[in-house]
Amino acid sequence: MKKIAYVKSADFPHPGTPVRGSRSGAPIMALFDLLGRRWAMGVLWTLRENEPSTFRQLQERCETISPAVLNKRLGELRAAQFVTRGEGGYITTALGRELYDQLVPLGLWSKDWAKALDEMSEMP
Amino acid sequence: MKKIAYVKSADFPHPGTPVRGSRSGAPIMALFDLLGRRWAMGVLWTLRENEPSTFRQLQERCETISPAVLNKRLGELRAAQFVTRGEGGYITTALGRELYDQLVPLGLWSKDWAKALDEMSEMP
DNA sequence: TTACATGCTATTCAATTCATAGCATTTTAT
DNA sequence: ATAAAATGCTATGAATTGAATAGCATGTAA
Repeated sequence: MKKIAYVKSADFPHPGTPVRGSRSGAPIMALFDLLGRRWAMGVLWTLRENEPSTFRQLQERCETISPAVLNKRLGELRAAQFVTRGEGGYITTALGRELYDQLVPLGLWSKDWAKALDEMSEMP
Repeated sequence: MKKIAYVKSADFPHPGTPVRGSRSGAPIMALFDLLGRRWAMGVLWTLRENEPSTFRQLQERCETISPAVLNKRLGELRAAQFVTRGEGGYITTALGRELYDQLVPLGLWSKDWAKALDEMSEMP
């Protein structure tokens, strides 16, 4: 019997089951678990800004990521339905783009944060 | 000579210096580095919803976090100016509340994500 | 002065990530 | 057809990070 491609993998943090950092499986905690892994947000961000990307292109664009970790993150992001494969390499799914859209304001705000830290460090 | 309290620590990812996952030090990458550590977002989230919290209260509310990690995350969040100490324990700063506010939509959206995954898993 | 709460640190062990090499398969060039 | 290059990884070992648990130093209250 063949595996069906769209079943949820038990191997990535997903809502409804206990995840690292929460026994409740609350969606936000599952999301925090998934995104709170090194490079998870960075990969999604980088991919969305360079779609499609092959594995090696992503690797280069992420500068320092190791192929083992990239492969693992891609697997998790695919299991979570944020990333899939398409023509010319990896691409984001509709869900992945929604998530990215949630991160964009964070990207803008991070500049304010940088400014605030900077001003603070200049204090006499 | 005494250390001044508000100087940036070199020991946490901050904009303008290379961080894990990016040599550029782009603010968003520094933020991703900081938040992409186990429990970082969870601690901020939990604290914001239970202000103020003592160390032990936070520990309980986070359910599974170990004191060493909580202490480390608190140190980073404080260095990043997201958390500070106040009457009755740890509290968020104005910056920390801004960041939390950026995460709130993510929390709402995570429910849609959960629903989408769920529907997908019910497919024939 | 004993008891308890608080904010950690110490220690040991497990899991994760880094850095690098390299392999199997497909595509491209000659 | 063959060789070279690109692609998508896997393997390995070292370094870093996190989990689990114990316990200590300080402060407060009884």
